[in-house]
Amino acid sequence: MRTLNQRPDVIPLVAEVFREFGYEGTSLSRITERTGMGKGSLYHFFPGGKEEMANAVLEDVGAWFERHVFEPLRSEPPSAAIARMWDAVDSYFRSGGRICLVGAFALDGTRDRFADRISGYFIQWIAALRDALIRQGWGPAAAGESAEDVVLGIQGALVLARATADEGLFARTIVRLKSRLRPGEGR
Amino acid sequence: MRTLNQRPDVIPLVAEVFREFGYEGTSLSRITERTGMGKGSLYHFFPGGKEEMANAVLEDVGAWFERHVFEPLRSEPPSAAIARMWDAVDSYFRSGGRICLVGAFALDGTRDRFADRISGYFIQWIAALRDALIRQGWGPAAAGESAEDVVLGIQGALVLARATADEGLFARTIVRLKSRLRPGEGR
DNA sequence: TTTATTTTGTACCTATCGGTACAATGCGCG
DNA sequence: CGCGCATTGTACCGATAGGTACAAAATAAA
Repeated sequence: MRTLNQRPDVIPLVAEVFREFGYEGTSLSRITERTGMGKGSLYHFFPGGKEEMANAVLEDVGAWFERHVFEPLRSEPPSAAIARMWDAVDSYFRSGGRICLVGAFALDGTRDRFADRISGYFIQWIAALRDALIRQGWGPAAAGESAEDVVLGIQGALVLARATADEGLFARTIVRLKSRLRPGEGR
Repeated sequence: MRTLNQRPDVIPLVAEVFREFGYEGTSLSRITERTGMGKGSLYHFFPGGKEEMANAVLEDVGAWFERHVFEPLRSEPPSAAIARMWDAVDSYFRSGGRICLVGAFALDGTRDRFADRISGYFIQWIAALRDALIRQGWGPAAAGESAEDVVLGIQGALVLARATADEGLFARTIVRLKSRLRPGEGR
């Protein structure tokens, strides 16, 4: 049996702290208490400190979406891939009970620190969805517009769901967004 | 001539700092340098410190929207009021170059501190827009859904615009959202 | 002009921030 | 076992966090 605390095991814990408090609101002490690891271990795995931790977390989130959402959208049959996307989104964001770390980082000064990863996440998502829609028979322009519309709708729903503590808002929004992607809708 | 630094004069300056760095990322020293006021003056106007400053800023934002958006939506002729809303939104958020403080505060731990003000802002906006749509002939259900859809779309557009640094995204989205509110669209 | 009040600058407080140093462990392996 | 490396806890660092104390200055009221 390997050591219990490998770098990959810690990343999700750290991610949850960043998600809850934002980049600036996340202190090293909060991370140690949440992960159960002392500074020694933390800096052993992440020599770059807080910034490297956040980077690792963003990379992890990006990899998860790449595997479960973006890649399927690009290579699987479009309608199956889109259905899969909705499932992934709903479970990942816990029906609106969990926010999007990337979106949250985008809104304050944190954005500048991780600009590439943050913009890459959204650009890839939109491009992949657009691709699936085109393969489904949509015109390129309408596909691009709708892909943007959907990704942005998800982010907006996460903001409002958390702002108003409305349990049903996210699910309601997903239903509405889904209906805008019905095959044959665009052109 | 009264003193130059009245409380109301300082609030917009402080607001810009919070907008840029988020609640946790905003330090007193950053506020003093941005406003040109020392801690003495700052704590004279805001005895409650940082938290009171943020509260005042949120109140100020809420009042602006109440006056320029919510109230007109409730009392003016609906189509004129909605047109006015789009103008206000576009100029307030500087075509996506400026984020929504309330939305940003909603995403991290800051939310809990100002929960009422944050949820109130969005709930009032949605209710006011819904009201205008109903007076425009929409069915209550469709009006509620579309009002939510539009407010959430604006927030999503702000997130994505800042995340991707796409200059045109916000304007593009506004056009799309506008078209969903065309009279006679709902029922 | 004298008085009372509002407004400011400066110095200072403790707590915590992110980060470092390093010695003491644990553990895999020959 | 005993060697070597990965892992960890502890103590510590300077800087800055938010906040307070209070006397000097500006202003308004008399």
